[in-house]
Parts: sequence; structure tokens; C-alpha cells
Amino acid sequence: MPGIKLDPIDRKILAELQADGRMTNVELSRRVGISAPPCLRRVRALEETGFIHSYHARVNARELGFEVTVFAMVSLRSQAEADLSAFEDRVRAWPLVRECHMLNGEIDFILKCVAPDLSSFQSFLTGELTAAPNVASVKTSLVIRNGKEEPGVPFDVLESRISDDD
Amino acid sequence: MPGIKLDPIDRKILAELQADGRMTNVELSRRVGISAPPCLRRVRALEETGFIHSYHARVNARELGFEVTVFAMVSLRSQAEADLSAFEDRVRAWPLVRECHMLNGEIDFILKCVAPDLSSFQSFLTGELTAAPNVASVKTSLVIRNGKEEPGVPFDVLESRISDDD
DNA sequence: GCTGAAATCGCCTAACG
DNA sequence: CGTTAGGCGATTTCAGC
Repeated sequence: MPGIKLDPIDRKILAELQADGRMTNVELSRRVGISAPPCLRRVRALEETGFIHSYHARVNARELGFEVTVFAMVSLRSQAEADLSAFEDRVRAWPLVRECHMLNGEIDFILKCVAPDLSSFQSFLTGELTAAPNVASVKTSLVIRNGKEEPGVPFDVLESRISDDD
Repeated sequence: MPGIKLDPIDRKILAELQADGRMTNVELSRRVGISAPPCLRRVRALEETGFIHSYHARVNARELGFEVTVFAMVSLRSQAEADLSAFEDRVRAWPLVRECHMLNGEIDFILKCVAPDLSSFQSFLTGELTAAPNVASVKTSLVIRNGKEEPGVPFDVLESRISDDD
């Protein structure tokens, strides 16, 4: 899988589609400096090789009635692989949990949760999360405001580290 | 701004575009059960009213050479509004920091960072983040693996709480 | 192999009912 | 909101580098 490499045009395509995932192919081809057919072929190849995972609209959570975002730091009693996986399986079934990252250190998982209001989050917290098997402790922090939210990766950092292409 | 309301078709549109932001308008119109022109008008309206913020391709960070993701918990010495804003301004200029959330409690900010490797993150950590004005302490946690990563909000939670439409 | 040009097909997007 | 219709983008085909 790491045998596939990208040239500067591929990286430009990825950067452009990360910034605007609904851009038309002709506009994209214009921006990366090639004609439309090869541009479309490259996009399809990037999708099939997994460099592009998916496309999503970013919606305004608060306007839609999701007024609270909470980070939950979870520690488990057992860190055996089967128990870690079991917890992750459980997390995937909870719609309020949007992200789950396994961490090093004392905290085993950090969960990013979104809920309509505090009371619905708290009923999830006490009724589901802390009540789940193997959960030792949960520390929650309410998000007061969002200072930055950029999707994906910083391609400019990549460009200044790359010697050459494919 | 809260005067604008959404009917079930609008919510379906948002859910579909959150799940697949590159869907064609005719496919979208088919899924929500109306014809293409009014569907497009609704999408444009949702974009202009800010319910749809933007569209993004989700890329494979690891394949692209961003091997490490780190959560940084930052505490500041002063929590005066001017100092909080000054820190947020600084964060926006750091490409490695993809998200910055202000929290309640002892930790003032949680930062989600992405870097090509540990050494480049650590040079950012010591050279930029902990060296920034007003930063009292920074605790970092390396992401071992990702158990879940869903975009945006859980529309199914919304549906089971909504009495009626516009 | 790759790209680019031409042609076809389908979608987008006005205008109107 | 639906239908019609014209213009544009998407996608295949084919020729050239």
C-alpha cells in the first residue's frame, strides 16, 4: 500500500478537494493545470487507493439544535486488546460520540461528543458511558467556544518537506 | 438568525450531504423525494443561511505522510478575554493545529494537532506552543489509533426529538 | 504509459406554470 | 414544487506525445 506515490499534481488535487469538496472537475482541472479527463482519472484513482476517504458537507451544529460539544476522557480498568476493541465497538453504536481516539498515558480514550443540550448529554453520560462495562473513570470538559476548526491535514507543511515526486 | 426553520426535507438534504458531500443534485433530489430544481434551491438556501458551512474531501492523513496525531491540553496564566483571543489568534497561524476548542475547568484549550512525525511535532511543541506568551502548561497525548471518526452531527438523534417542521 | 481533443451523455439551472 | 428546455460539465473514445 505504501508503494503508491503521488506527484505534485495529485497533492494539489487533494489540497483543493480538501478545501472545497464540491468543486467541479473542470474547475479542479483548471486549478491544477491539466485538462479535465486526466484530472478526473486522477481523482478516481485517489478515491480507489484510499487517499480520498470520503466527501462531507460541514453543517452548523448549533443552528441545527446541537448546542453542546463535550470532550470525554475515558479510562478503562482493563487495557487488554479484546477489552479495548469491545469498548470501541460500543462507542461506534453511540450516535452522540462523533470521534473516539485511543491515547497513550493515563487516559485511554478521548471522545468528542455532540448533543442537543446538557441534560441529554448527561443522561448519555450517566446512563450509557459511565455505565458501560470496563469503564473505570470518565472526565468531561464542556466546549465553551471553538477557536479553530480546519479539516484534514496541512498540505503546506507537506510541501516544505518533500524532495520530489513519483 | 434563529427565525429560519427547517422542514423534514431540508433535514434529509443536510443528512445526505453530510454523508456524501459530492452527491449530484439529481441523486440528492431522488433521495429526498422531490424533483431536482427545488432541491437545488433548497441546497443553495442552506448554504446561504449557513446551515451548510462548506464541503471537504476527507483524506487519509497517514498515507499522506502525517503519521502522528496529538491532543494538547493547554492551560494559560491569564483567562482574560483579550488573552484568550490572543492565544486563539496565534493558534490559527499554526498549520499543525487543526482544531482548537476552549474548555471549562482547569484546562483552557484542547488542541488537535497533526504532524509528519514525532520529532516535527516536538519541535513545534517546544519551539512554538509552550514558548507562546501566556502559556502556563501543556499536556500532550499521542493518538495510538482511531476508533471512530464521524463527521458533523447525528441527525437520527435530532429526528427522534423533533415535534414538527416549519 | 501518459495527456489532450472531440464527441456523447447526463446534469445543472434558468424560466414558466 | 414540477416540467420543460437550453447550456454546461462529466465521461468515454480516440488520437498523439
